[in-house]
Amino acid sequence: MYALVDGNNFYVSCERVFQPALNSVPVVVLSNNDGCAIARSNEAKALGIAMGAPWFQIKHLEASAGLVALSANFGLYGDMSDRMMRLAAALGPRQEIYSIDESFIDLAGVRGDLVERSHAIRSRILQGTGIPCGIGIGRTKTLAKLANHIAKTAERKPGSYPEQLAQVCNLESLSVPERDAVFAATPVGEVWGVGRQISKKLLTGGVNTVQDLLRLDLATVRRQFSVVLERTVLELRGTPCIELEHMAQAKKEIACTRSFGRPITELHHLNEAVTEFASRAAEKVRKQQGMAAQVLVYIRTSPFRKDDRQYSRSVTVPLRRPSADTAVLVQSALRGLSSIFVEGFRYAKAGVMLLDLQSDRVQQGELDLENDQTEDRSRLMLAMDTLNRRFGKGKVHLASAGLAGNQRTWSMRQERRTPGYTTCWADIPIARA
DNA sequence: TCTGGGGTCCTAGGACCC
DNA sequence: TCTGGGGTCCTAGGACCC
Repeated sequence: MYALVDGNNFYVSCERVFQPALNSVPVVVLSNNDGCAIARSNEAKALGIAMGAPWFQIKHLEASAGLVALSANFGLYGDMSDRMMRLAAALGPRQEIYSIDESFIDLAGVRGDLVERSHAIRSRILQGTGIPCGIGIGRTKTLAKLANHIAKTAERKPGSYPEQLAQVCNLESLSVPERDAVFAATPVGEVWGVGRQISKKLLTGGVNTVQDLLRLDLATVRRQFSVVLERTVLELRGTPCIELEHMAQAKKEIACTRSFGRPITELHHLNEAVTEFASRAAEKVRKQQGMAAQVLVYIRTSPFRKDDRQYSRSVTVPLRRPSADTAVLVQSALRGLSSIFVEGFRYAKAGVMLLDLQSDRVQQGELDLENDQTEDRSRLMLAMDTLNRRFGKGKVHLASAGLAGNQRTWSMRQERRTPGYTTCWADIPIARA
């Protein structure tokens, strides 16, 4: 048995903790560059704002419907997430942190009434962090996800499901007819693993609800779709195919990509951006004690600007040997960039990815033919990471990264950023009696 | 004027091998 | 007219997730 604990409208809820005036007001949190809505309060959803809606298309709701939009404050959300996860972990013996606002809990061996216990944990999270969450319980991770969806929908849209399923939904505690009714009332697209494309194909074949999907023949599913969907169907029937990942796995690739605040035409600006992205990625790979054997760099124009001539290229640069050294990774990325850069385009986005990652503890032995300084270099990187952690991101960087943040022409827009309430001493709220 | 960022897994097809 | 069979490895692209 698994539970899925998931924060409601997570980013919006984080902001509301520190700005209670936002409660019961339609609120969205915008992606980097203030580009599109990546979190919506229930009131914002009720206004018909879709996930990922471009800000410039919904901006008019500010004046007409009192919509409040905030720039994403990921530092705050990460910290709130840690607090929520620690409280959620008390629900069972093992926890898998699946995303910033979701964790699976293995309920094996947990005694007593699971629904009651879940409500208690839910209250503790609400009290301790201010974040409301939903809890779904099922025999497999897919069923727990589905139960979570039902718990949240039952709360948000009264009448959609039986009232007692709101906030906490345990599918195992339902009778067979009750469960069938719930499955028949749930669109197939809500299932974990069924996205837009598969959903479309299923609907064409007359498979509309979870109940329909569950009854499909396994071999047919495999033939017409894939083993992935076959597993999903099995999971819906109660056969576990996806295990809980208790230990966080090392990443297999690490990316740092950004859209620019305005189009870039000049190579030296791209050089700055790519230096910055490769440096960030290098930090991340060192943090997981890894090294990369290949560096991928890409640049592209904006596909949304139909009138612009389009260009999109990427190149993978193999390293002579795996490295986590900022200078090595930046140099490779810049070399790649110069090989794909073409003059005359309005570039909207660039990115660096580190591929073929491996542990830095397994080093390929090698004859020291070129005055090996690996030891010194990794001490230098350690010093750089320590300084940047202590004094702020990017305080120590390579010269090719260019000017300090706010002087760059390509920096992303973030016009509605809230303070670092829990992560920055200067921003800590003051309580008054 | 303005459309995010960071991941994973699977599959198909090509290169290459015997 | 007819042109093997079976395997591995790699890559690109597509689908999904949040």
